[in-house]
Amino acid sequence: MNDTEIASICKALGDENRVKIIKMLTKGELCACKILDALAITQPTLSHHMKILAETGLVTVRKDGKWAYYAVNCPRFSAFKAVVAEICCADGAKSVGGSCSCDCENGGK
Amino acid sequence: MNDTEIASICKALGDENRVKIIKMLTKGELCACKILDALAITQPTLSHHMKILAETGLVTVRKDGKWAYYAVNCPRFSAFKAVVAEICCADGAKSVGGSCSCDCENGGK
DNA sequence: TATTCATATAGACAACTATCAATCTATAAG
DNA sequence: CTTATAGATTGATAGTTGTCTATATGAATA
Repeated sequence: MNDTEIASICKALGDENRVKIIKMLTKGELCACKILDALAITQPTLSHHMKILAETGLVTVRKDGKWAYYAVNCPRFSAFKAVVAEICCADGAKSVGGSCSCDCENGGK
Repeated sequence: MNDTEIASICKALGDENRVKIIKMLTKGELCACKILDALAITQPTLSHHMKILAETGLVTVRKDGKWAYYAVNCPRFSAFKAVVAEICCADGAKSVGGSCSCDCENGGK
């Protein structure tokens, strides 16, 4: 995954409503109407957000008659998680107050 | 970490140059001038990006004379990594083609 | 076929963002 | 004290984004 792709995914997650949506989908596939019920936005705005999430590959869409079911696209999201997991301070001692208790220097990367 | 905070962090990472910066810092603390050398942007633009990264708490600044040294703020970033790690498809079978091999349903969360 | 319902698209608008040139601040060097 | 250097701030601008209302599409139903 290149830097442009990483930035695109982060940008897609850089909106509070989209964060809420992804979190909801973590509990399982959901119909667009259910997502809409949980957010204080209009239907077209939700459609806009789902399009962004789908275009970046973070969610999948399954159409069933009139309904659209969305789910987290696990392979894609896992790849993103792997990238994020590699980011590290490289040296805990250099962080604020030297109080970092991470294990970055011990294989965190 | 609430949804607004998560979105802010993602937004901060939602720019290709800032992704590059964070990746560079993963190798260790760096002087602003070194970061500037590695990117095709002007000094004021870098300053702008570093401010965003610092304000969201993703990086720390250490001033030494004329120089400013930046580093990944590990505690903060670790908290973000933990949030991202919790996001999951909840059911691999429902993902595209049912070919998801994640272990979300087995404690991924 | 006509109607209803779920979702998508189009268009508009205000707010925000990445970028740059110009300038300021503060530290170091002469 | 003067000059040079690293970085921050200011102000401007073009492009992007989140949101809405209005409308279109497409599937189920009467």
